[in-house]
Amino acid sequence: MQHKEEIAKQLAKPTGLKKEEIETILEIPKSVELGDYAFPCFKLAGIMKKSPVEIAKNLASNIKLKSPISQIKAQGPYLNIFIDKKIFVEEVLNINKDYGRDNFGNKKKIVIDFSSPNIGKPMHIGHIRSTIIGDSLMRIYSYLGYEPFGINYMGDIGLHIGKLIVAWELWLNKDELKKDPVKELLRLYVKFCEKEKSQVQEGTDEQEFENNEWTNKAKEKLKLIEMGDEKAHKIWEEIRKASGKGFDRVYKMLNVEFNEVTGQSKFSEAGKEIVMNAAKKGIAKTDRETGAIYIEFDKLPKKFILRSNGTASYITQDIAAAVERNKKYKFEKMIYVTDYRQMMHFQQLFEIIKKFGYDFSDKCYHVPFGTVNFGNEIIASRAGKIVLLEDVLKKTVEKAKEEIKKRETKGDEEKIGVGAVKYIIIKNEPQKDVEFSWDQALSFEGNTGPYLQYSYARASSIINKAKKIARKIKIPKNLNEKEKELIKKILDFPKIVKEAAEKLNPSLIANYSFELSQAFNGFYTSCKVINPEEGKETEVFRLKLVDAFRTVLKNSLYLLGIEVMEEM
RNA sequence: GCACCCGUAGCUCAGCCCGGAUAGAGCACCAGCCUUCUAAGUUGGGGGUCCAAGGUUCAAAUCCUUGCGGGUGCGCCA
Repeated sequence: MQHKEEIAKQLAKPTGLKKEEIETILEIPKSVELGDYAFPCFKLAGIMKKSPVEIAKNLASNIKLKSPISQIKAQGPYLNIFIDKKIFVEEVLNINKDYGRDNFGNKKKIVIDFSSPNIGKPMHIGHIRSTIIGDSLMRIYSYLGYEPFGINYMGDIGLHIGKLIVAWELWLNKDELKKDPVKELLRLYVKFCEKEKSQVQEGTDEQEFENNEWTNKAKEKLKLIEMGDEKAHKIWEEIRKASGKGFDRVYKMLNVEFNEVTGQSKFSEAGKEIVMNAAKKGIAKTDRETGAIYIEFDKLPKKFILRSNGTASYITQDIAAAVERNKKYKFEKMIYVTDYRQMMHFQQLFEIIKKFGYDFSDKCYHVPFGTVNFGNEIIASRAGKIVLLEDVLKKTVEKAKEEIKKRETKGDEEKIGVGAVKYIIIKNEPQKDVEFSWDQALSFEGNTGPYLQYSYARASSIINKAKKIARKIKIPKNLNEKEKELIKKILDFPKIVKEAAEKLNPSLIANYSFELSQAFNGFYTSCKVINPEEGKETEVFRLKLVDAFRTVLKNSLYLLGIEVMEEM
């Protein structure tokens, strides 16, 4: 806000401090009654050798009021400053549907790698965080004038594929596959893991899967794929298709889209080439005994980047994928949204890119997020102990349907149910673990998605009743506390969006949305909008205020991927 | 062992980056508010050694150090 600078300028003389210094000292009081800005006088107390209370008093009586300042009050050691309400009100009156949008991104490209599930396995509740956070970042960057590219980089190769091929050949039920490909694939995977586990000898903890008949079978299949075996490739393709169907259903429900859907396997060859080149140049080292290629770092543990049998591993592919994206998109930033267990992997990846002589490594970011815990249930796809994301969504949608019926209201059960799940996930600070439970998911009261949507619907209901909003609106003589609080919250929006982008943290927008809705509901209960006692002019103004609120809440929820409705 | 993250009300979380006014919400609990724009709402109440101990400061949940508790990583897995 420019007000801050202006206030600092005006305070410079009477306080004898520099403008810049005052700007850092100025703070925003906890409640609107205390003013719009506050200047704590402790620092001056040290300099002037007087009590801060006294200094505040003196300053309050000595400073001449000049726009934008309309009032100055001393309160204890604080100098509380009030800004001419006209300035706030005018800003609110000017709010239109693009409020908060900006084009300072200047169409610069941002690559966001998110969701990225493993094919063959179903998406469980743990996968949702990458998907939701990534999707929100896409929206935020686009809103600020960047050009984001969302990439779904699927785990389409690895030992789990080998396992599935073995299981597919032995136990596939084609009818079940048609009916529900996700469940059938899960059944196959679980059955394989049971067989595998039955071979494990007790007490051989670390090597439990070495020389395991079943694990070896899976490894063989994996090798067949690498060698281009036709039959293995055909099954691989089938698995890809079947699990793709399941993913598509989930993405459709979540209303998440990507610019590019690709897989790790596509980057194996290019990755090997890059690594071999680096080895030739001596940047990467070769293990003399085995022939495996690795990289050493100053502060990180060494990393193998090519197996001794010459096959690519995860990081081999990641290197090639990063290089290709840089070439293709010339990005300003590339963001990986994965859980924090991969933190070191990405540190190593970025270092390797730098060591290999590419100049984009400092444009790479990793957004690490914590795990999603589901009550006491342990999520392990091996054992089939899994809470399917699709089931969670279906269940919340079902609950929404019941609620609508119970209340005899309208509303879109899909938007409510899906919004509820998204909100639980995104309202948390990414790096913290999320506690997810049925109780929480199915609760639609308090700090929840439906509460936000409900606030929007209430506001919409007023607007729809009023039919039209006047163009010319007089600035009211007085504002009550609830109106002021709502106005100030509304005006915070652009700042919050930018902060969320800067910190790669959509939860800031989620928390803001909640506070904004609280401010509205407080206003709603104490201020009548249509036919208020205060008269027609108040009605006209409040209608516009309500309209501004719903515009901003809609935009704010849009950035989280949560949809609103006019009635619920 | 080394590294990273977390620790705030019974539970789930904001606040910490950038130190300031009585530490805030939601859930749960108790007591109110629907003949007035949607009660998925709202008003009030109880409930806190901000993990602990030191340090810096006029001022610490916030910054620094150490310790404790919990999670995670340190594979030729992905």
